Amino acid sequence: MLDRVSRVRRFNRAVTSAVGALDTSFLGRGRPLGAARVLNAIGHGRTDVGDIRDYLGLDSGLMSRLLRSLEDEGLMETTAHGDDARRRIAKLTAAGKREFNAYEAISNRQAKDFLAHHTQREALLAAMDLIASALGRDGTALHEMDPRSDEARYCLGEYYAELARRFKQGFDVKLSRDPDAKDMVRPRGSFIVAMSDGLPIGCVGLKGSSCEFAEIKRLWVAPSARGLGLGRRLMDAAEKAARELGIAVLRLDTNSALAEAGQLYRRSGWTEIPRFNDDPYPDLFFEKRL
Amino acid sequence: MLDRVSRVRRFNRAVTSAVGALDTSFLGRGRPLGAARVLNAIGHGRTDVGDIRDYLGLDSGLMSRLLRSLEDEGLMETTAHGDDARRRIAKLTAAGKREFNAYEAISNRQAKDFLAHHTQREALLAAMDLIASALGRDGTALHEMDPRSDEARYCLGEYYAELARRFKQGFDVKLSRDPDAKDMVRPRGSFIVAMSDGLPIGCVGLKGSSCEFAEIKRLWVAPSARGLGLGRRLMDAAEKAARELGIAVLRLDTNSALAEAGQLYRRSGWTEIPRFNDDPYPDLFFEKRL
DNA sequence: GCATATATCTGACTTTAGTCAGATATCGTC
DNA sequence: GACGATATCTGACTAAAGTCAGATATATGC
Repeated sequence: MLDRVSRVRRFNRAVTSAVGALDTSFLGRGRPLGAARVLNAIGHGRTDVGDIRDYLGLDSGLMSRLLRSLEDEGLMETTAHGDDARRRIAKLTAAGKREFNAYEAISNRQAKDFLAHHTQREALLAAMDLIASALGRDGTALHEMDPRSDEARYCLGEYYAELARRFKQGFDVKLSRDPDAKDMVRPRGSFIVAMSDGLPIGCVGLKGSSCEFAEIKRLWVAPSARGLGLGRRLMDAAEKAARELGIAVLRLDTNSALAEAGQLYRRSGWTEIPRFNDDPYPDLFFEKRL
Repeated sequence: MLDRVSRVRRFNRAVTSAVGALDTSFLGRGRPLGAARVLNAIGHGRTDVGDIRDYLGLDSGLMSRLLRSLEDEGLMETTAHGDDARRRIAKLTAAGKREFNAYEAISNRQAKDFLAHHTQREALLAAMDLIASALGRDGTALHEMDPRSDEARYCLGEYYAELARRFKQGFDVKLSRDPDAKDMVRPRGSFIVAMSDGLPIGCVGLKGSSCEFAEIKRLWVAPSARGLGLGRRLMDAAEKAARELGIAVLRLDTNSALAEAGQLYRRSGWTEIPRFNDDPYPDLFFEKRL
């Protein structure tokens, strides 16, 4: 009925008016939106004044005045940065924290009300994740993390669940060659998580070993973040880490049921090689010389 | 990893910054956003000044000044309303139409660029439809339409396609008792389409007949609009139309594969009755006395 | 015809956001 | 310690949005 462009524009219209309502709800506490945004940025852990300025895209003059108005209200204080006295650190006072919590409560209530009005909650949330990841693509950052961190374990859990869904015979980690966490931490290897505004949406592991090659393991991209080129970015980051660690040969194993993965490897300079391990799950093996 | 409320808020953040970018793109034509919004509202067919004011949520003084500024630019003219000379009708001049088209081109280009940057297009569009329908629920309007209109035929096509997917034996309209369009037009019956900002997202038919009962047919709600209570609204509208037409007994047939539909009927006062026709597809039959 | 309601317009005003030039203090480096 | 770079602040300004009290013209009901 509607062509694609019209559908995107219908979405834009729906969301524009919703965002307008969201903004005006923040006006209920008798403070202009600019000041409220600064207060919230500080409350969410941004303390460096320059960082807040960049994040909110404010002019330095305007920023300074907004900080002054929050200080006059007794909601925050600034102190000099320990290492560099030119930089200022913003910190909420007790009153500021109360006020920040009030804004948080408004946001949480709105989100809750929105969900409460719909019975199709999981579908709606999945759609929201998908769009948030697509819109936030430029903001997706890759972080080297410990594979035992909460973020990494969340990714691995999702990864195993997906393998279990996609392999005809299911998937049981215990039967697979599960890499030791230490092999995926520097200086032996690395583990990289893609974070999109607080949500982990992808990961990859670089497993160092005592033999002549290292392995790429656990490449996963959240369903809500596919089609954004994130798999390629993760692989590039893993290769970069491998080069930094002086690794010359990379190998990986995968399964032909994961067609996108195979395509990605072939398109980015990997060549198929014969089986090099006895893991029961993979049926495709690749190598890349750096 | 993130709880539901946090996921909704992540979506809100992603979308807020995207909408900001969308707004600033409209500034490129040297006109403040307010004036551009009014120009676009007129271009999209809103001619009544009061209507535009309500739609954009503007103060009457501000609205008046924005109209004046567009008039000074030679982009529009106002005339008195035929029936009520207090009301004013806004109309774009040739120059105004050109300017409106330029804004349309900006919006279309942005939508196209957005799609071009993603390979997962259908998933993304489905997510956008879902969210636009959810956000636009209050704006969803039910319209009585001819079952042969484009909107109705689109809905029926989607409905048949869904039956074909959900019935084990598939679905072929020709084998089913396809109601005559004339039986679903006043004064015999009615056909109602739910429109959400230009997109048909649901329908229901009321089929009058010469026997002692009328039938509810073709109740359909787009997958992107489920969980919003739209099925209930459509059924209520169909019952209202039936009462207006002096119909006392309603019947319908359905299939137990369509569990949501059966639930809806049971919860809204319908009682199961024995088979009353020889259509091969249904296996559940209901009646409701008005 | 007259009072009252309604739709729009005008003028005077405020608030918010944003811009820009320059002041002030501090940092890093030679 | 001088010098240029950097981070923040201050003052002076503008543009845009929004508010509010009337003015004007027209409609509606008695």
